[in-house]
This record gives sequence, C-alpha cells and structure tokens, in this order.
Amino acid sequence: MSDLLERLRGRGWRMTAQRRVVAEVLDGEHVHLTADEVHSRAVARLPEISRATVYNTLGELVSLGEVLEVATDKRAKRYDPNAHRPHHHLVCAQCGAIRDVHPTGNPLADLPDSERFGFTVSDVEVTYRGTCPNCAAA
Amino acid sequence: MSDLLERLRGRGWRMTAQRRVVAEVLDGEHVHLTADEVHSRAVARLPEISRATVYNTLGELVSLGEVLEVATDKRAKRYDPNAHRPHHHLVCAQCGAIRDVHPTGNPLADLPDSERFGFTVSDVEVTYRGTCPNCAAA
DNA sequence: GCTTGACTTAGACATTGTCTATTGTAGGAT
DNA sequence: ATCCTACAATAGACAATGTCTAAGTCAAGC
Repeated sequence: MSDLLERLRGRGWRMTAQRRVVAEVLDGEHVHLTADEVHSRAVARLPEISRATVYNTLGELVSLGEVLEVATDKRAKRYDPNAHRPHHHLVCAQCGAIRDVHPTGNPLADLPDSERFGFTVSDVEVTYRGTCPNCAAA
Repeated sequence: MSDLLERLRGRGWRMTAQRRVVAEVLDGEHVHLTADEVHSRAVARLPEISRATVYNTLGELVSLGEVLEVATDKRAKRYDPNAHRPHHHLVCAQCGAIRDVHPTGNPLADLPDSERFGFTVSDVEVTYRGTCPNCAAA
C-alpha cells in the first residue's frame, strides 16, 4: 500500500492527509466498499474530511487505474482496490456479499467478430450470482 | 407482446390501463430503457400515470421474470424485455450505447468449484466494454 | 350494479452522487 | 525559513434515482 502512495506521488499527485486516509481505507479492507462506507471509515481517522473529497479522490483513483468501480446491481457503486490482479465477482443475490473469483477461460475470446458491431472491445466484466452459504442456511 | 399480457393475466394480474401501457412501452422498444425513460414514454400515452406506478410495475415484471434489470455502470438501472432469450451486453464506455450479444462458451462452466466458496451459483452476467464506432470516429 | 381489495396517485422522503464558491495548504521558488 | 500559487478540501446546495405513505379509484367477481 505504501506502494500505492509511492506510485501516486510518482505521478505528480499532491499528497494530502485526506488522500492518504482514503488510500489507507481502501488498502486496509478487502471487502468492496461503497463510497459512503469509505467516507465513514475515513471520518473515523480524520473527522473533518468531507464527502466531496472522498468522492473526488475515489474518482481520481479510478481514473488513474488504481482502483476499479464495481457495479453489482446494488444501488451504490463499490470500489475495488484489487485493480492490478484481474478477477471477477460472485455476488449473493440475497445479502449482497461479494467474493473475488478467478474463472478459467477468456470471455473476450468468446465474443466473435460478428457479435462486436464494430465496437473496439477492451474489457469484460463477469458477475456470477447466486446464494451464499449463510443465506442458504437461513 | 399480447403474449406477455396473456401470461400476466394468467398469473392473476389485475389488468389496468397503466400496466398495459408499461408493458407496451417495454415491448415496442428494443433499446434498454431506464425507469425514467419508460415513464416518459408511458406518459405520452397515458398522461396521468405516476412515477410510482411505473417503478412498481417494472419491479413486478422483474419479480415475475418477464423483464431483466441490467446494471451497466451508468447511474440508472435499465430494463431488458428480452428475458426469455439468454444474452449478454456490450456497452460503449463513452456514450453508454448498449447492444445485446451472444458469446460462445458457457461462463458458468468456467467457474471451478474451488472458486465458488459454497455459493449456489445460478446465473452469470457478462458485460463487455469498449468504444462504439460512432465514438471511435469522433 | 355493488363490494372489496388490489391498484394508482401525488408528493414527501431517502439515498447516492455532483457542483460551486470559498478557504486552506503542499511543495517549489526565493 | 518564508512566501506564493496552483491545486486540493470544505460545506452545503443541487441533481438524479428510487422508495414509501395515506388517501382515493377501479377491475373483476358476485
């Protein structure tokens, strides 16, 4: 994670207490947090940090490719710090729990040219849905 | 689409002007509309229909499995009337245009048991991202 | 043609995200 | 070490999307 801070500094990021805290929150936690959850945790460490700053910082991290936005079908976007290891997601349809998964195969290769409609396809996102053990037991 | 209305009546749906209009809007259009777009088009045919009714009706159609919710990473959920033919989506990262696509292969088979964490996996959603011809030209 | 419970309505409310004008500050220049 | 300045942070208004409630309306069975 100091890796992360180093990389950011290397890219000309001005280092501020707020940005450091946001980066630390993302790094310390392996669940995928919503922007609001990031804000709550950031406030715990730096009470005067504002919502706008958290949103701005998350947006910058996404632009820089250090963090991924994940749109499960829940309401809020989630932020995934695991941007450098490609992976997909498994989501519990009932409680919303998320796990990172690594399917075999390459879905990009499964989309024939005839199905690309002239698009330049750069990325695939695979979301598996199901029921987690906890919810199945209930 | 009268198919759809038949099926719904068969399931004990009370048929109202509002519900008919929502079903017609979804059926007549092959783009994936947001709830708000559905509302706008419904209002054009039935000016006094309320937003809440459109949301309720869409939610009911989703529960009944007649329509799918699609969460691209845009802000609003989109509603996909094509629920009975399995397909995935190709999204333009710039303008948000969506196409239905039919990749080969079966992503469900690509998720080994060891990567399922005890979940009962029932569904996969694949979203390809890229740049559409229009945006590439610009 | 009644009755009744499901449906619809308007609009308040909730959640998530964005923008703006102002104030603060990191980091280079002196 | 101090000063400058552009970039960053702040509070809070605003916007977009979605949910809920209380009261009125109507489809469908009798």
